[in-house]
Amino acid sequence: MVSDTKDNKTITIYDIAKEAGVSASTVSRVLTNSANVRKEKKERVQALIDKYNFKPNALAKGLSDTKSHLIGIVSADVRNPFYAALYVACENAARQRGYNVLLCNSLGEGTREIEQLHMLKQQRVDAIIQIGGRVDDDVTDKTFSKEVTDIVSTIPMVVSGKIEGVKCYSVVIDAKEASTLLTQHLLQLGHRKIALVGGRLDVFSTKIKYDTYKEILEKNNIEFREEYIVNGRYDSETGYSGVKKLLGLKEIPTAIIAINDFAAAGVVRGLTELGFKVPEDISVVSYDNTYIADLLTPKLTSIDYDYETFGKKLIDVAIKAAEGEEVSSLNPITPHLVVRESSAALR
Amino acid sequence: MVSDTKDNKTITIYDIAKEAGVSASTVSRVLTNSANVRKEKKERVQALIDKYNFKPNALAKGLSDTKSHLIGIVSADVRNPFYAALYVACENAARQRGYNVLLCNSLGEGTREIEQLHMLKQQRVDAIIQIGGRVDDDVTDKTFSKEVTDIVSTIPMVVSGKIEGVKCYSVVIDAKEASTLLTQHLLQLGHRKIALVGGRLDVFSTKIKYDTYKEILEKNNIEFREEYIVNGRYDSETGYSGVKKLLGLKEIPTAIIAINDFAAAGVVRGLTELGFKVPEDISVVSYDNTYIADLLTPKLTSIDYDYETFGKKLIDVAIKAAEGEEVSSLNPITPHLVVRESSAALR
DNA sequence: TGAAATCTCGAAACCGATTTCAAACTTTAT
DNA sequence: ATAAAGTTTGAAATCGGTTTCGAGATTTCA
Repeated sequence: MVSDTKDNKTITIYDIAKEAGVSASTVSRVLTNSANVRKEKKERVQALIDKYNFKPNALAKGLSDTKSHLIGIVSADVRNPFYAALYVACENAARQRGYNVLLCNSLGEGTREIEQLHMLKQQRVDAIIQIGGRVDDDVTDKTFSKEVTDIVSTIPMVVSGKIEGVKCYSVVIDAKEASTLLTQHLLQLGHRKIALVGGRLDVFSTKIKYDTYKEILEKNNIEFREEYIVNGRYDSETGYSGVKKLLGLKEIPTAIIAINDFAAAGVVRGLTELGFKVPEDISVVSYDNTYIADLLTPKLTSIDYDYETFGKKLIDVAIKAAEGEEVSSLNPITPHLVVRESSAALR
Repeated sequence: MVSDTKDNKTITIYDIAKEAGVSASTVSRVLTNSANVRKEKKERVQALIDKYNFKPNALAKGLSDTKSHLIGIVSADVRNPFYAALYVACENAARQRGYNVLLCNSLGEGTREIEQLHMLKQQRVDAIIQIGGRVDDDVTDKTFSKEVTDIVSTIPMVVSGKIEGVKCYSVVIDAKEASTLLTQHLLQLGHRKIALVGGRLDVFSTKIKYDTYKEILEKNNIEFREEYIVNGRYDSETGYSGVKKLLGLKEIPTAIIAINDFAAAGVVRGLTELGFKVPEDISVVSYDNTYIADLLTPKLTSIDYDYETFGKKLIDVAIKAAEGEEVSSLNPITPHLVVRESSAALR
């Protein structure tokens, strides 16, 4: 019979101790396997632990050893499948190492993020992982970095990217390689008129993608055209309005690189509406390879990151930092090209 | 200058007390506003709290008042936008009421869910919300309900749906109304050959949707055709293979109700591949109105639930139960029809 | 003005674990 | 047999808050 209660009240280490005829210290020792306990007693205690399916109060444990065994994750928005994938990978990795995860969604708002960081501090999380920073300008960079610096002085923080003016652990995607894969893929298919849709240049990784694209064009003696760059947000609306703008040009592009699958969805929608077929008329590729890439018609050619590895690395750094271990140098996450239906050779 | 540390060590209520020249009890009283404190002292203490941006240790507080101010959420998979939307709504509602949220993804596996429930118990969460139950048969119903009953005897649990053999609070969607909205919508557009794709009849809400559909057909003297029902999972693959089956029939349907937006995406893909246009040739509608509905081309007509209200209700019940308040009778969540591009009048 | 009622506030106990310390008990070596 | 060394164990302190209790200060009212 599985039961963790006796007289309908949560049992403690003292209840176990009493029933086993030993002291609480001994029960604790059995629980944590931290010191020798005579075999006979050990078995007696263990039997009771099993009998009641006893699990020590995490609050008391945390208070005692000043560790919560909780890792805080501040994500921009788990409703975004990119963050969701990364979050789940982190959760899995954390759980495997005996940690739990406290998730907060900042929705890109700086004030909200600061609030949540304070909350995580109050919860005494052992480390914080930030995936996807703020995009709102509701707080100045200076205020923000000051607040975050303050938090970081107490709790180790690892970021998937960078925070301006704050030094903390950072695990990044190799954006240069990602951009190279996509651009080269299109070049190999014969495309020369390649447009970029979505993303802000003040976002670190976006800037790298943009620079790399430009660099590769130059290397291949292809003219860079300012009008093929349509910056914006990271949503489908940006893709939609962006592609409409591109199709108004004298020389319309034959391929489009969207900043993520959302933007790509908007691009596909815009093209379809105007009677263009993907990929027959125009190829569309994107970053992130979320499940959206697989859901759209045609399925999207996209850049994948192996989210499990990504999450594991974030958690690994976070736990190492939390436990005061040395954190070895951090290699960036390697992107992979997944070719599907949305890209084809130029006709 | 924002700073919560002094001598690089986390400060406590005692540090504040010492510096203010009062006892820890007084600081606590100011902190919780639980008793009178002479104005002069109160201000002195408050000034220090502000100065250091002091936040009381949640572990200590939780241990002391035997409440963690944490609500555990067991979700099937936040990567599914339906659960993600509901989760974010819950998080918002919880935060607004001073609670934090501990998220677990069961991935539909019973063993994993049981494990996570135990973990949540160990964390001493004040209540548990389950959104999206298990679909794997890795644990028998009997074992599962026994384990869950055991947990529920200690921690109040609210479920968005039902758990067989376990009595706990339950907030459900009005599936009958949802099915009615969709079926009537198609009937009004002139459709008489309506197919159902995806979903398992042993899932409570799916069964209701199925029954309601049948009922409405009967009421309208429309022949019910077994071959128009293609059960399966809740993913796009099911939609894809389902629609292929339907298109092999002598009399192909003119409208398809997908069990969710994923299945609908698969249906649209299948139709497009075979040269059918949506909605010109065949209308496609679905349940859940996740952002996928807005992303596909054409945009999907779908059933929305007002996730904010849904989440708020779940949290409201959870907190009431946690605080020992009476939980009033629970009205089901009212669904709404959102008409977009994927449904059109029969030609 | 003095007794009664009300406020204010600190000491101490408590929540439930871990950990240090030293006493008591075993085992080993001479 | 006895000293030395090693093991096992419980009492007590600790983590950082909240809460009860009662003493002392203040206010109210006759």
